[in-house]
Amino acid sequence: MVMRLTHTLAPTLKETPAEAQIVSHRLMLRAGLVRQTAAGIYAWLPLGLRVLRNIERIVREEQDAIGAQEMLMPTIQSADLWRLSGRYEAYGPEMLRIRDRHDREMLYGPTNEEMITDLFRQSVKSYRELPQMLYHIQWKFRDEVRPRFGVMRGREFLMKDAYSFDLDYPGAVVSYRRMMLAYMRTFRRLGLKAIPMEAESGPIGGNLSHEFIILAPTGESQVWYDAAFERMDFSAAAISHESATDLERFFVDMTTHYAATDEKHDEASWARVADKREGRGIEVGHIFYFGTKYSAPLGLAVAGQDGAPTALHMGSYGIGVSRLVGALIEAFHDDAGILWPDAVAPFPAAILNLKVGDAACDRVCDDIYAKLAGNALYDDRGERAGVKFADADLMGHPWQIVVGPRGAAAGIVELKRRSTGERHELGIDAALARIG
RNA sequence: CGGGGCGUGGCGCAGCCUGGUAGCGCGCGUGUUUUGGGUACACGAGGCCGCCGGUUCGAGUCCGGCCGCCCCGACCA
Repeated sequence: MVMRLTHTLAPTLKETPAEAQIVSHRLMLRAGLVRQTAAGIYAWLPLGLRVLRNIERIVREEQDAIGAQEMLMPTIQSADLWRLSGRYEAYGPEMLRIRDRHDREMLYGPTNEEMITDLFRQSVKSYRELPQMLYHIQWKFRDEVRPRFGVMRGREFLMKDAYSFDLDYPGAVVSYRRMMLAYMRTFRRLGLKAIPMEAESGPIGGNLSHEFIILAPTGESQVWYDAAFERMDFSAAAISHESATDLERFFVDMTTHYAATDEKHDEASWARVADKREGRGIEVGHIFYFGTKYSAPLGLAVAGQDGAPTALHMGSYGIGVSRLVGALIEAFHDDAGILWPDAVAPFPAAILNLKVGDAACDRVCDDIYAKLAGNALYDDRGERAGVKFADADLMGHPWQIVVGPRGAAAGIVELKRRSTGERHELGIDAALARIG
């Protein structure tokens, strides 16, 4: 589906809405990706949705690649399950509580540990069925006291959450490392530099809790890390997610170098780092092992080899999908607008018809439009060139195919790479080949 | 939840102190003009001034209550 801008809901703004403070929020509103409908709640307009879907797709592919199974759990949950784990009381006002017409207590899920544990318990009875990993990509709601930063900290947000089930601790460790690998691959494909940083592991202890921080100059927290992370290559072929040995080597690589946020930063350890790097970061993922925290109270146990019931060791793994849209913009923008990485851009290219109505321009644009089926946003508005350039830069398409009366007659277009500003005059087919 | 601020055409704002029938820029429509980085001119459409109540001959403006949104802090995928 090629979209014609004249018939697309992509309302760009010249001025910055007063409520937006940080750059990603401003640009998301100005580029017409989202609109706020209530505090911390956003409607995703066509272009914003395409970015969200692209991120989702990459996340999904990398989850599938390590053998996680996709499912979909509901947004509305019964309070009863949460009473079993004790979290109905513990969660506090951040949980959106609802009553249905029969006065039953319900809630809009902030996460799904209880539900997945209960579902798994109903059907899995033997150690022979383990291990398993399940995930879903679903909207969550946390009634933040103070939503801010646009989709970076909304109340409603799209999250990928995965859950692992293992018979014992060593098995859970393998699952944990496997997921860490999937995360590194995911963030790299999104064009981001992500660094796993040890996080609070709660009552379980150990070092099996990591936050994934991406580097962005406008990030919300200060981070300190070893430059070794910048040199690491997590190429897909190098590590097998099925080899416990590969996974251990990978895990050691990931965790021996220093990396910390404000909360965990330690000057003594920092002093021993040879090649220091400091920067700003945004948390986009979190993985942790929590043992039998939910399996025990919810009665999730299977028959082990000896026939005796064993409570399962679980872990959960989140990626903030909608937050990533904002985080990506924080990482990739300039004064003119967004610089989408190719993998997530709403469209790889925009076609700018600088003179709608000019026979040659229209003909060349129609030709490109047909050849790019599905891969371009065609600016067919009767606007001046400057307006089109400004909007294309703002929206951040990786490539701009500029069709003006000067070159169109000769079948020449100008191809502009948004990220570098490079421009080349090329024949139509040569330009299309460059875009790939 | 503590502290601060703001609600006036789609967006950004003025008007409120010192009540008198709502204004500017951008955007939108029509026409002319311009034609490779947000063109210029003319005409035009569009607002129960967040809501409810009070004071007053008269309320966007004063008083009370409510709702919504934003910022700083504590908190967080």
